[in-house]
Amino acid sequence: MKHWLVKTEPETYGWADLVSKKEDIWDGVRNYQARNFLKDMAEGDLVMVYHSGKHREVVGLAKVSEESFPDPADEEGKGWVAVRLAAENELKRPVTLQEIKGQEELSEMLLLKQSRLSVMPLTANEFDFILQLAEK
DNA sequence: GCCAACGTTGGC
DNA sequence: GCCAACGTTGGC
Repeated sequence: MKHWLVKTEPETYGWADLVSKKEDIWDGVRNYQARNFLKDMAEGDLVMVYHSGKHREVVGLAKVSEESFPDPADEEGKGWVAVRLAAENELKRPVTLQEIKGQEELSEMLLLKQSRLSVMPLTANEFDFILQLAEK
């Protein structure tokens, strides 16, 4: 199983929106690198949901409920894809960007290295480490 | 509000 | 194919 992190602006579409719908399409990704990661997602993979903007923190866990399919909003047929995510659970407490930056174990995260990437893989270690932080 | 990083567009 | 101009994202 692979592990992922997706970014979203909560003012536009946030963790709360996914929770209220329980399951929803994750679309609108218009970056090739991010698209390739979306295509790599498999049903059952776990996905951390991160809020960008004012509050920069990992807030919840979701699960891939449907592998990549053509993004319905891709009217020009450029090959953009979407996946479907199901809300799993909210972290006991959010793990902030600042906190992530302070951890040696998380220093290689793409979140830190490529600030504009909106879909990225995490190693199992990174994923577990963040979950541990949320327990503290 | 500013700026860095990065992607895209368009002229040549 | 190169590069300048411009737009967007996202952290601070």
